[in-house]
Amino acid sequence: MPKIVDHNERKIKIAEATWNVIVREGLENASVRKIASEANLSVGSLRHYFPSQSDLFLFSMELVSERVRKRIENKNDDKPPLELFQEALLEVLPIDEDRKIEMEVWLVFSAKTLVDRRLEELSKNVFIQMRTGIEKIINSLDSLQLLKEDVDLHVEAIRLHALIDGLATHHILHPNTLTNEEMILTLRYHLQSLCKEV
Amino acid sequence: MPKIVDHNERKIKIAEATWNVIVREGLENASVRKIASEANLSVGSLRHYFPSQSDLFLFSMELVSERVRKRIENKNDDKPPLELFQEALLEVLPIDEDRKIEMEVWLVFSAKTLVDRRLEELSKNVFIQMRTGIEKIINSLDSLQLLKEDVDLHVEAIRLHALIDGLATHHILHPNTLTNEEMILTLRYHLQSLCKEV
DNA sequence: ATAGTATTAGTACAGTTGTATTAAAAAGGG
DNA sequence: CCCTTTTTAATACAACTGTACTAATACTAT
Repeated sequence: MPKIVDHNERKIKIAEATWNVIVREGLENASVRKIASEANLSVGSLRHYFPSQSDLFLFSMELVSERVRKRIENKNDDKPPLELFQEALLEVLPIDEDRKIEMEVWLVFSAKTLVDRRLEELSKNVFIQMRTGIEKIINSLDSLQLLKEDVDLHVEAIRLHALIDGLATHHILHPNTLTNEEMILTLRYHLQSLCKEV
Repeated sequence: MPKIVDHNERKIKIAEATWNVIVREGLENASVRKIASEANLSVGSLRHYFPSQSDLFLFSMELVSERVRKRIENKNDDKPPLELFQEALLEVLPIDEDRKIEMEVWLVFSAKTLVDRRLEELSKNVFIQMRTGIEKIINSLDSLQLLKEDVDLHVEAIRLHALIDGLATHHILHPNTLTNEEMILTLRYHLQSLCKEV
């Protein structure tokens, strides 16, 4: 009967336009009008897919976490575990332009998290998922007896988690001072330092 | 002749009002009117001290770095070096309510850094100062022959720097999931892991 | 006291904001 | 073709934004 548009596909397109505006002009200038214009839509049309700006922002932030999650899931090769873990963790770092954009958007929304309950909820869930994943990696390394003897598994998970986000944030905010190479090198160095000598 | 007001003192008062508004309602709602009201001033009066909102934000962000810097400078006791370094680094973490507020404000402004040249400049300078300080600590530990043999001084500085900011950010964003105690414990654990066994 | 200036306050303005409302356009099924 | 419903577009509105301007106020030094 009527014109049919794939809602989810369209919403993703709008969310990507939101990313663009945020990266170019910042969250405080990401008005509904600018986003609609960036997506080549009218404001009324955009609001047909996102009833409110809050919905749009929530979906746009959520899209970042989905992209990252899918990327990690596609990494299930049959490589040696240490190498596989290393690659999975590297997926979370902003190692190329696409990932830098996503991380930058995530960073900006994370700040808003402090005064936005809906974004806070999402942020918390993703944080716990990430922590759980890192704990699994640490525990797996331990089960494989690859870790040094005197490590504290719980603290090591916290440390690795903080290190990854710290490196990512530093590279996003100061790409010239903390280069891509240093970021990757430091993560590898850290993982090596956890493991027994070869 | 005229009424005299200590400009710098007044500006600090206004900046602290800015912090309050940012923590309570977020940077996007930190309008000149709200900040003036929070500081019990009229908008016209506020603008007598800060000609533009940009000036106000820059000063307010700068005030955070000054507070942290002064705190570290006051730490020059005559304790054993490892302990002294540990305490200096703990000063950067949001270990109490005042420091949490400052770090939260810093975090929010850091995100704005990505689209604001003046804030970016400040952020870059503070980042480099922090990195330099951490390098000095690592190098001192090495000179005192406290470090393990196989450490890479450059990478260790990057790693410690990222770990500290990562821990701080995680505690600010997820205080219930990364507790104050875990944050401090993890930093101590890390420093121990760099040093020779006793 | 009074003159003069730093400081405050009030008002105004043009622009932007999110959202609501309403109607036109488009397209698939009969 | 035409009906039905999705999708688009346009307009309107009240609230808020940063900033400019003007005048009143408060206080100090002579």
